[in-house]
Formats: sequence, structure tokens, C-alpha cells
Amino acid sequence: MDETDKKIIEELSNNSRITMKELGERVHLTGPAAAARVAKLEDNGVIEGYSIKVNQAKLGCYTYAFLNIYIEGTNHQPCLSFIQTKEGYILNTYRISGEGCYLLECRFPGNKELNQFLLELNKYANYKLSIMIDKLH
Amino acid sequence: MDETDKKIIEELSNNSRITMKELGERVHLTGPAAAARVAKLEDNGVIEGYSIKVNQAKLGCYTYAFLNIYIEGTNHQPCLSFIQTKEGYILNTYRISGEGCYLLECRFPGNKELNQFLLELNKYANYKLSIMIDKLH
DNA sequence: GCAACTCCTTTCAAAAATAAAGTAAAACAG
DNA sequence: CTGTTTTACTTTATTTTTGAAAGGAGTTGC
Repeated sequence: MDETDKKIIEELSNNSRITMKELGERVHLTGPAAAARVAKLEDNGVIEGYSIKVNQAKLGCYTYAFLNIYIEGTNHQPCLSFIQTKEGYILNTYRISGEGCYLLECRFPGNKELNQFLLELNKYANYKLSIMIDKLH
Repeated sequence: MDETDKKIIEELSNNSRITMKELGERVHLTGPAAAARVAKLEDNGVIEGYSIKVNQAKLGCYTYAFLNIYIEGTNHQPCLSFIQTKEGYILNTYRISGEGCYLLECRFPGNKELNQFLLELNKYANYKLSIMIDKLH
């Protein structure tokens, strides 16, 4: 992991569909050399995958929220299983230490679906809800 | 936005470096047709960008955390400006309603840097810290 | 001094992207 | 109902990129 690798990570973070030729030019390498570096970063597990940024609202999801989940007792499985059944709403599930046991990043078509989700979630755990108003930068 | 577009979003979410030819095959279209659909999704703002998933630990960041920021009073700017100066640590800044005014997703080389950051942050705001233990799925 | 690596470049064949032309079906106005 | 426009696609042909292979320069270790 030298400076060139860091630059490659930065460039691919900004645009992962760039050609290896273009990437090479940006880090002062030829296409094949850049491609070889990227392949190595994949093999080393530094690059875990290639994804897209999606506008959730344009996909019909107008409510974006974070949920801090608090589970009483030691048996988390029923709650985790429930969450898995609602994976369509959930972008990320983090096991955390601090404000609760889990942090969910999720999005819903609207408040109706959110409300229904919270109602069901409440059978398994307590929660604190934070609605996303804006994403900065 | 029909079913084919949704499938395209799903496929690109899983692997945004797939070729348009391969993407086309997966959604029963030719390469050029798939590319045209993707171009339209970009123009419509549904696809906002192409990115990579990075293993933060392999980049030397062993502490991954969420910070709920609570600002007293109405002048958020000093705190926001401070946060901007620390952008190297910060992956996302969300304006929220609920547990605080802002939610920061951030990562630090270690607890030393986290501690220093919190010390400085405390000049501008209160916070609640959640350390990420694991990412599920 | 001389392997054995590593990291790169150059070259070239294969694959993919892209542009252009053509087609068929749907939407729509008269 | 009919002719026109639009949309979404396929096919074809050209350009560009990828990826494999060969080779060279600079380290490293013996």
C-alpha cells in the first residue's frame, strides 16, 4: 500500500467505472499496470466490491432513517431474524457498542411503512429513531 | 422505472464494474440496450455515482464509529466547519431529526485519534459515541 | 556476480463499448 | 381509423479497452 495505491482507491471511490487506461493516466501508470494494481488490491481484500450510489427518493423511498436498537436480555436472535425478514427496507445492520446493540440504516417508501415496521420491531426490542433530513457534502 | 431498471440497479449494486454485455444478458437485453438504460438512469439521477467498498481496517483504520452530535443553541456553523476540517476521518455526515442534530459515520486509525477528535469536538457540541463491532450480512 | 523477484512497459489479439442505421411496437393527433 | 412521432430495441461496423505475453530495469539476498 503505497501512495499510488491510495490514489487508486480514491479515484475508484469517486468513479469505479473508470477504464483502467484512464485510471492509469491519473496515477501515472499504463493501463495494464493500473489493472494489475487493482487486481492485487482485490486479492488483498482492500477492495471488497464495486457498487453504485442510488438516489433512494427516485426509487420511491422518501423516508430514510437510522434506528438504534436496544435489546433487553441476552437472546438477540428473534430480533435479528425479524430484521432479516425486512431486508427490503434495510441497507446496513451494524453491531455496535454504545447507543444500543445494533444500528440500522434503512429506508421506507413512506411513514406508513416505517410506522408498521416500528410496531412490529417493538415486539422484539426498544429503539431510538433518527430520520435523515439531509446528507451533507 | 420498470422491472428491468430495478434489476439493473440491483445488478450494478452488487457489481458496478460488470460489462454492459454481461449486464444485458442478466436482464435479457443486448449490450447497447443495457448501456442505453444505464445512461438514462444516470441522466434521471437515479444512479448518482459508481463507487467501491473498501476494507477500512486494511487501510489502517481499526476504529469505526458513529457519532450522534447534539448542538446547543442555533448556530451550527462552527461545529460543521470543525467537522469539515476533519474530513479525513469522516465517511458521511447526515442531518437528522431524533437522536441529535447530526449523525457522523467515521473511522480512525485507532482510539488515540478518536479520543483527540472527541476532545476537540467537545468544544462545539455534545455527542454520543457508538463503536462499530461488526457489520452484518 | 548472479539468480530470483517485483514492477513496470510495450505489443498484440480478443472482447467490449460506442455510434449509426434500421425495425417494430406503442402513443398520439387529426 | 390512419398516418406520424416517439420509444425501445437489435444489428452491424468501427473504435477503444482489456488482458495475455514477452521483455527490461531495479532490488534483494546469497
